Amino acid sequence: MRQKVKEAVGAAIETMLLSAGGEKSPPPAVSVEVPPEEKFGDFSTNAAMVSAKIFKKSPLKLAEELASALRADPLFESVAVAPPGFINLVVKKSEWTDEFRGIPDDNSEYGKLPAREGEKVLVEFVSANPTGPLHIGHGRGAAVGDAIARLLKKAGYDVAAEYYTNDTGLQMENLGRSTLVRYKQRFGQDVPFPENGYQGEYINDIAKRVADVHGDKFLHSAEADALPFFSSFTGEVILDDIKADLDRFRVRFDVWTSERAFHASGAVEGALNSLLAAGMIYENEGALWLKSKELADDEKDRVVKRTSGATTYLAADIAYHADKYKRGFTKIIDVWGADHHGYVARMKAAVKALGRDPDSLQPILIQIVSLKKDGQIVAMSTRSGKFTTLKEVLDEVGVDAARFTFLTRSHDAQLEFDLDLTKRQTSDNPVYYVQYAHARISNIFVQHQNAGNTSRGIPDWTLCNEDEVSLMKKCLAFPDLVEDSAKGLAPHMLTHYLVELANMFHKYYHASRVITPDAALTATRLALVARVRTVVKNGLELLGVSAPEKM
RNA sequence: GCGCCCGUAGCUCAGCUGGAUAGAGCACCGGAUUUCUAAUCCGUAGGUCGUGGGUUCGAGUCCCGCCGGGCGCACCA
Repeated sequence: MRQKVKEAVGAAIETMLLSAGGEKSPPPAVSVEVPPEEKFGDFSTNAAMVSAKIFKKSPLKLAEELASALRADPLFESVAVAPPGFINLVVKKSEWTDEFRGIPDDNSEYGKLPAREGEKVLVEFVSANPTGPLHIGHGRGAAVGDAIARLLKKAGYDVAAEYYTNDTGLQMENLGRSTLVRYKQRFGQDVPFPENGYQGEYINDIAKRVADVHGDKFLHSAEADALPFFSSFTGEVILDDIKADLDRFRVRFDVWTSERAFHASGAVEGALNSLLAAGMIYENEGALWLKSKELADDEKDRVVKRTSGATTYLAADIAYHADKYKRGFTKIIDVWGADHHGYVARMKAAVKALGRDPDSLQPILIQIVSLKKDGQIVAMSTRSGKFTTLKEVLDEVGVDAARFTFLTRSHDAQLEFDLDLTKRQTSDNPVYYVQYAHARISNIFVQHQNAGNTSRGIPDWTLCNEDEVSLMKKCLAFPDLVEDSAKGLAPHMLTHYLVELANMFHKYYHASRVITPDAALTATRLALVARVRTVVKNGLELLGVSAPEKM
């Protein structure tokens, strides 16, 4: 509906431009939005205010002229002008009910926007190093990344979700050494634990598995011989756990990429060489540097190959992003932890060096999650083994509550996750509020069937009262929410919308009975709530939250 | 010291790319169910949008200074 109104307003402006004698400036950025209060109408537009300069008229006068043009449009019931120049539009009730009828009773496709030709989006997220279990911060990134991928798909983009594994390098060595030492300690050897080793209990478990399968086979071999096995074995075990956690969290990836593979295939060397040839990388003091300062106004140039000859993490990431573009993606979204924000400039520089538009790379920084437990903030660090794992959180509060909570906040606001509250809150948590709306509607149909009805009857939309039309309007905004939250990469907008919709429904449920003695009225209301349920269900689906029939 | 994010009700947070009288949940207090699930609904109360300037028809939103909190500033990842 918003789209229809937009077109009507756009057409009115265009007509005025023509009659005013000309294609002057391009049409300004006119916005059509749902006003803050119902008394201002269904939609309002700032058209007159933003184009007052072009027409060289006062906003109020221009608004009057546009309004009289819009009054001729059969779409509108009424058109009003309010100072300082808003045009408030009320759409005919029959237009609303006609469009509302078009929402399927029960169809997961509703809200899907037309496919966008030539747009291929890659969303890379989580991408946690396989050095330890996922913690709550990863959980937030997972929920947000997954919801963004779902939203973009719904908004018509061709989307792939991807996880990049840093399965090589110093940290992996460090990880392998940690397991190796634990392994030796199991056999009674007095070996000191590495200073920067991973101290988590899970390392012990993995050491035990090695001992169970291989006995003391590695006890006397040199560290250099044993380490590769311990590194890759530990990494694999942990990655399997990560995959299991993500699966339980309803996060799916289309592709798993491996840093090691980029090294093995020569892609890293290849990328460096071509950038060297292009003059984007230079040598200094025995190392290779990316001109990130010049390319993206980074604080300084960044090393991609050390004097030791070893490449840096950035080098692999350059090769990785070159690969992303080669695979035909036109938009690349990287979901990172906020502690990586210093990485944005150099990555943009890398993209530019590769000859791509830096704006096509869009890093999303997920702010810190602080966990509150027993009224206290819990500090977290993977290496020290002190953290609350995603698994623990899911065990306590459940997948639905965890996902919903993560998706209630904007990704760039810090989030305090109060474990006790979220757990205890089972009756008041917004997630249950929304789910309850779905369950309530479902139960209405159970009741209707229990009464011996086999058909829902034929709705008569002229019977709808004001509350019902309001509910319809809210439902019909769903595609707009898909569009807006996809465009803004902001799933929390959808979350808040669902709470509002659930609120409207609960109010309606309390005020009006759906099943009544009047057959036509019942049929109409059944048709209404069936569509409300479709929207709630589809909305929750985009957040990755279940829509139960019963609660 | 430099850079990024944040500062909105007692608490946790929305406020959609500048729009009309700043919202929701929790907590507190008071009410509502003979009828489709009370995990619900209705009502009261709660604010100098950290602070001081600036930009314009109009600022919680944009710009600058300051205060406070978080995160970064590697030939680590």
